Amino acid sequence: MSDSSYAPRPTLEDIAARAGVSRATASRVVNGSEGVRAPLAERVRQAVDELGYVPNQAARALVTRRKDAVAVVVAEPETRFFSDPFFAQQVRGISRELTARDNQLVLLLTEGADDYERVGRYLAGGHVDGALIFSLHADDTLPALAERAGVPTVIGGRPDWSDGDTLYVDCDNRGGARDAVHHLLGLGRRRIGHIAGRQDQTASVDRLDGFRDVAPDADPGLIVEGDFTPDGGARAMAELLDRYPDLDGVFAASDVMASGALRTLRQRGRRVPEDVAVVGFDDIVSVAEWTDPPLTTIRQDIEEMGQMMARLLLRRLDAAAGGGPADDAPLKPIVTPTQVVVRASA
Amino acid sequence: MSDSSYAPRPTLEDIAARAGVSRATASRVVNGSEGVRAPLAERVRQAVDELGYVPNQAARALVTRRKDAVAVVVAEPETRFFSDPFFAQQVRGISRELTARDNQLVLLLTEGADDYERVGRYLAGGHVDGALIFSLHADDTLPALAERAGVPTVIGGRPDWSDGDTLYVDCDNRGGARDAVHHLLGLGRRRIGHIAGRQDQTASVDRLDGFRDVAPDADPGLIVEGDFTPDGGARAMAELLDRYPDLDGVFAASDVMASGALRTLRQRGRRVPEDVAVVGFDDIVSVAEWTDPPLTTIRQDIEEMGQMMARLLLRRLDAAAGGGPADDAPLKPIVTPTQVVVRASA
DNA sequence: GTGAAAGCGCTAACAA
DNA sequence: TTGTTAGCGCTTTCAC
Repeated sequence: MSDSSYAPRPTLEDIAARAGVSRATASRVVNGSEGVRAPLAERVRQAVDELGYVPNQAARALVTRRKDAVAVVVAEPETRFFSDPFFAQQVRGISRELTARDNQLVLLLTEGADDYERVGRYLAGGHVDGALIFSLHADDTLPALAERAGVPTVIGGRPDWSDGDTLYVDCDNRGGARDAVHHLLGLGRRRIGHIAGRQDQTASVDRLDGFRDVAPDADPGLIVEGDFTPDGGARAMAELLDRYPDLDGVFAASDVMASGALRTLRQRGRRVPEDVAVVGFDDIVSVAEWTDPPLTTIRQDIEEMGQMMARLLLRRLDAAAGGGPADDAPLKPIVTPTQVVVRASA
Repeated sequence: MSDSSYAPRPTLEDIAARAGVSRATASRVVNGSEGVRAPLAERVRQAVDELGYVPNQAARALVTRRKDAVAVVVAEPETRFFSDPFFAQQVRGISRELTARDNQLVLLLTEGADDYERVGRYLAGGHVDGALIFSLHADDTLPALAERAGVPTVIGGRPDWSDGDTLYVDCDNRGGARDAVHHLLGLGRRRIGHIAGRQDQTASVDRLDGFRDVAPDADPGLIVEGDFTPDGGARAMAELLDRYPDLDGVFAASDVMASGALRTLRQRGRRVPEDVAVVGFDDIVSVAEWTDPPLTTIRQDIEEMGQMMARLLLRRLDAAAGGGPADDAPLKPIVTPTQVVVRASA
């Protein structure tokens, strides 16, 4: 890599000189403002091309206060995040949307509360216009921190507090869970267990609620808490089987846990779906299509949810900046629908 | 989220005023320069605390030309990236190192060559001090693009061209592959096949070379190309089995492909490892520990490799900035060792 | 050791 | 329509 880095980048001043106009005019052309006579504009554009001019973002940000950058903050006290493709998909959706609107994605990974101070400092430092926060656990202080830093925020997943102003995007966990159980019921299953997620995440709570909506008088013993890992799912399944030998259906709160459950079932010699039908949640394709048998599950469009988070935040920013492109839709949380995907396990 | 965003952030001027010093002195304290008398420094620090001052990065960058930010560019024409936890782990390593050195991680995802122009513009825009590039395929123009933008770069994985100046970090693919085959040989296996990766990636090429190093006169038919997906692995395995019914060992160029191979083996009623021993590559824990049986594989420390990429880049930047902290180690590509991890499949 | 002053490259009033 | 002129908030000589 040769040190072409030493060729000093041209400034607006340079291109103005070359085009024989003032810096202001050059700036107008570069920023696409109306009202520059065509021939002049053309000369400026040519100069830009010839010199390979690219605006210095720092200088621009200094005056406009717009950074055209959004932070994605991920609380990741556990390593779940890295075993679950969930996040990657969501980020991709976010990246898509941000890119389309010419915004940058700054990734802030935290490994624990120790890092929060750093994140707070960063957000307060005015590097970004807004933040997208994934706060996996109920007691998380990240959102509060962003608020304190005065950075507009959208949360991934329903937060556990209710506050009219908080913007978030989540899927219809409760409705999806209901569909899962209905599906099992429709298959004629009568003894249905639920492998729940840790109840410190609203998604887990909502899915459990959905289960209870449909099976209000299920034994409490039919509900076992997993931990969103395959192991957890496997253990929970074993417990369920020990307690209810006649179990004929299971709704697991995640595909990953369902994959663990499938494994236990196989080890115990239960056929799926003949003996026990299994429904997961998420539709993580790399998991659900690859279990044996492939998993029937509740699909949430993860990538789209990421996209929506970004879009919502950007709209919020536009609104704050006053106006922006036709403020039609209201600024409020988004809950996306889920969908039953039938494969072989139920 | 209340609009505390309207509270204007304090500037250096503000804290200088409050501390009763000049802006220059305040700046010195904030940046930890020597040579400010203790009592003054103390007053400044107090003002910083009281006002919650955080330096405006844009303003600072404008004069120092340091952005303290590094771009991570991922070429992702296929969606492999999202089914493979590989990347996430690498990013984590990068993030760790960057964070420790107070640098920011800007994520640039590309979905195809169309996006390259945007990335080029971004890099040239001087938003970042350097770039970490993951260029999965041989014909990728991303590295060239970064070079043109004059942005110091470190590549993830050995690039396919040789050029003394190019910095990269990779694991010892060839050596690891050799170890894999030796392990199989040590188990008494004599008919060993190789499920290779697409040969447009140097990692695949190197692993195949390693295989050939140890089994120089293996039938060409013993080498089948997969595509780094479970399906590809499954198909390749089927092909191998059809051609060589007496096959007793397989080295797959990735854990993900190995998992597919395992599936085929199970379907065909071959016991693993009794009938056919299988060795993977990568040691993606969420895959290797969860196959049935758990996978013996070649481990590369993915997270550490990410960390090394970041460290190498940062050192390169320091060097360019002249001096920096004790330039001991030379600036050259890094190849990390691999390690055999024995589980149950071989 | 500390302060005054000169910009970094850009945008946005305001004049012309 | 175009140019002139102030800064945005910070670092950094250069005097004192």
